[in-house]
Amino acid sequence: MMSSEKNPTRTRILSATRTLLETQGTAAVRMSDIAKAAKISRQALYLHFPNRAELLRATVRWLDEVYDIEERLRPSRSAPDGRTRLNAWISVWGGYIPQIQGVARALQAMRDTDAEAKAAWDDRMTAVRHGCAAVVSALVADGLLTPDLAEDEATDLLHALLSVQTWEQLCKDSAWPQERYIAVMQQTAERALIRTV
Amino acid sequence: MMSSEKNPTRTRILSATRTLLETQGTAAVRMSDIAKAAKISRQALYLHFPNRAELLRATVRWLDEVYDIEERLRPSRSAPDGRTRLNAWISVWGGYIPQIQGVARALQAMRDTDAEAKAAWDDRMTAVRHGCAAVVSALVADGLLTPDLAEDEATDLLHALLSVQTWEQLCKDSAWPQERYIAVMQQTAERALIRTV
DNA sequence: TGTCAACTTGACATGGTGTCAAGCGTGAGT
DNA sequence: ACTCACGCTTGACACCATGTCAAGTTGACA
Repeated sequence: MMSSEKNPTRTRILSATRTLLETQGTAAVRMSDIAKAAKISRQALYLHFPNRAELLRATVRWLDEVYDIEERLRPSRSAPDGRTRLNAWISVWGGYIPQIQGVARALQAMRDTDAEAKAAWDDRMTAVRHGCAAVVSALVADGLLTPDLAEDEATDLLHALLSVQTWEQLCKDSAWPQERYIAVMQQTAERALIRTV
Repeated sequence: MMSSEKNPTRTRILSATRTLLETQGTAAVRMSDIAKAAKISRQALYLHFPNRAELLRATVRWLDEVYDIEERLRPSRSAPDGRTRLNAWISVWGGYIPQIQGVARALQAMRDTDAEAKAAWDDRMTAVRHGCAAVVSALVADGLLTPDLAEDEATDLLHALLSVQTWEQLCKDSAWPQERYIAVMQQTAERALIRTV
């Protein structure tokens, strides 16, 4: 928000990037396309961002700001018990995925070619993994974690379940409605992680 | 096998492609790299395959032949009941993923840029989805499918659970041993799909 | 009037894919 | 022994996206 006022062109670039990635299919979005959409010359892009990877990286960070992800996470963090926290976390993060999906996919597509893109992606993913770890740790505190999984394993599994890939496969390829995705994921995660009494 | 005798250079190319994709990181594998590894000129590659996408596509098909995926699927198909079949399917397909992972990833990385690569990838994936559908249908026949999921949804979910992505995330990024992956996936799938009595 | 920042135009290096043309060696058929 | 076709090689080139460089333009502010 702050930055939107301060630097209109930069914001226009970020917004254009996001929109293009959302609508087009990722790698089809060239620097020149972004420039055109932001109504500046291709070269001017490089006055704001040193390269494509950094632009994508900045776009994700900007989305975090715009959607105030920290604020949205509050209900999850203040949940009274492990099970509620798990469901809240899935609901929040799962609801956020559609917003970042386009950029996430672009970043992911570049991770093989571009070391910086890989770093940016790994950054984001460890943040999500921390969220998963916190949830699992809450389950452990309540004695709810299934004895079949170590705490680390449970975190990995939840993280994998909630990956952008999985969301894409279900909600884009298989056309699941967003609410159904959330509901099924909550159920699946509960069954996978929570001990049967 | 047949083809290996018949056309040694072609096989050398396919094998080199596979090895490179397995060891290097996908897009780092250029046509010239493959040519060098196969000990022919870059141009000679184009005498065998019209383009990179088709080469990758052929490599997957070739791996199916070499590892005789059909034969391996037999135990799954002849399983006596739905639950056994589910576990056998996860065990077979899950065990096959490491063999094709390198090529799968390369194909996936190209799906945005290259329509043919996308087609090749979708091809493979619908094949897997058929496998998942057959398993789910066996569960339905035995009355074992959870009432919380429609048959289609259960298929989608199983397919997502068994995606190459998920395997990569758990076995590569998180360094799970292959056996652990299989065991946890079997358990997770059972809990997600099979009704609780 | 001067100057600074943001942006523009145009040219260019780099590196990968895919194409084209010409040549070369070897084995099979005659 | 001749040649003909096949599989491969060498070398040049077009194309296209990224990223760089240099020289202008414009407008606001002092």
